[in-house]
Amino acid sequence: MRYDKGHKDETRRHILDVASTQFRESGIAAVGLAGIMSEAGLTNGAFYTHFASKEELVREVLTDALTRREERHRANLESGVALETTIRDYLSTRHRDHAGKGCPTAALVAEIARHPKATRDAFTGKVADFITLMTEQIRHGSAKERRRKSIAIYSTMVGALQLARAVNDKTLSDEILENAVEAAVTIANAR
Amino acid sequence: MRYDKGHKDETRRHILDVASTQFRESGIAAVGLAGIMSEAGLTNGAFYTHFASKEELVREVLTDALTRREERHRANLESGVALETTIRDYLSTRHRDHAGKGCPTAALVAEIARHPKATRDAFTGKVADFITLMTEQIRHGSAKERRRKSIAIYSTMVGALQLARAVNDKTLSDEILENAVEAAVTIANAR
DNA sequence: TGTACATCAGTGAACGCGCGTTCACTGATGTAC
DNA sequence: TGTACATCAGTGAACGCGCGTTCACTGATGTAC
Repeated sequence: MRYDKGHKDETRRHILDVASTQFRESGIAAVGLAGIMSEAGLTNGAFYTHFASKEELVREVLTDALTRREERHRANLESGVALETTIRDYLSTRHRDHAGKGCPTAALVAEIARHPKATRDAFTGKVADFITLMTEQIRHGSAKERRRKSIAIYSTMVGALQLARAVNDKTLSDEILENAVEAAVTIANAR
Repeated sequence: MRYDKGHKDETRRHILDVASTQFRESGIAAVGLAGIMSEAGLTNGAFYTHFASKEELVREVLTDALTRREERHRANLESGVALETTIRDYLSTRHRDHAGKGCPTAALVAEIARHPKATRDAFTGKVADFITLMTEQIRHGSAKERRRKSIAIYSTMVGALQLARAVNDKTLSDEILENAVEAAVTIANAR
């Protein structure tokens, strides 16, 4: 068969989405291309008409997923959503229990640290953007102080979400989320 | 040859140490048993005279590495080392640049979240211990407030160390560490 | 209008490779008689 | 004292398997003449 105009772009987009979810759920190393392609409804070989290698897919998935989160965050900022709301959404049981659709940083940061330069470069740019964006959402303090708060809040969110996911005890997991929310919100609102 | 009494225990200990370093450096999924055994100076097959499976090794490595860190932490507490010193050591460039000998939580937390129950159980117990230990090092506030601070500091340390490792820009990486230190120390000392 | 060829997203079998795991074997020493 | 057997940490080749990647091929449509 011959395909519609734009069909290839749609397929590529679909592979990206499937891979993005699987990577965040299971980790990059644990996910195989065959599993991604079969869930995308395609066969093995078609992968290489869209991507040059698994590593290129990883880079594109990261850039894409982080860009989407950044855009959402920017939209929140522009429509006046408080940083407190962002923190509460991030450190929610819902986010903890749905890693596949959640923050790529929390799911993959340790693995990214071990990937090639090009992949880490893409990630680094997005982290810098996030910190800058969050700095703009902080109301009190000098520019330097606001940036410090932004970094502290971001670190707390990423660390707490991962701990809450790894811990095998619902009470402790919930407690980690709740206490991290309070600490992060306190930093966000401190004068 | 016949081996000395205690020889087998030493060998087992050696395999654990090699695996522990490799896991923290490269991640659990990315490390193979053949690589561990050859670096330990043994051949493939000897692995199964010491461990029943890779997963059992993972569990033992985690328990062992976390217990060692816990003991060090407890010794610091008993000899009156301030929490501030622990925070500064944890969020140091030295710790960032030597993951193989560093905190297993920061290196492996996301991967642990995807491992079987027995492995997660072992991890959960240690996290609970850590939080309790750190709570004892905090001077001001009610028991509840001190526990909240402990969780916030722990989350910040784990998140910031991982971000500092993943980011591919020395300036940003150093900045993350420095700002996270200041935020964590502020929480530790807050009244 | 009909025919020959080009295009190209996708197929599916095969490649070499390293994985975790198994197992028959080794060989130095200890023990029994 | 000498001999036969037991012990056991470790060897090293082999197992099946799934990995990332390659490639000859398909088949529906577009284009050229």
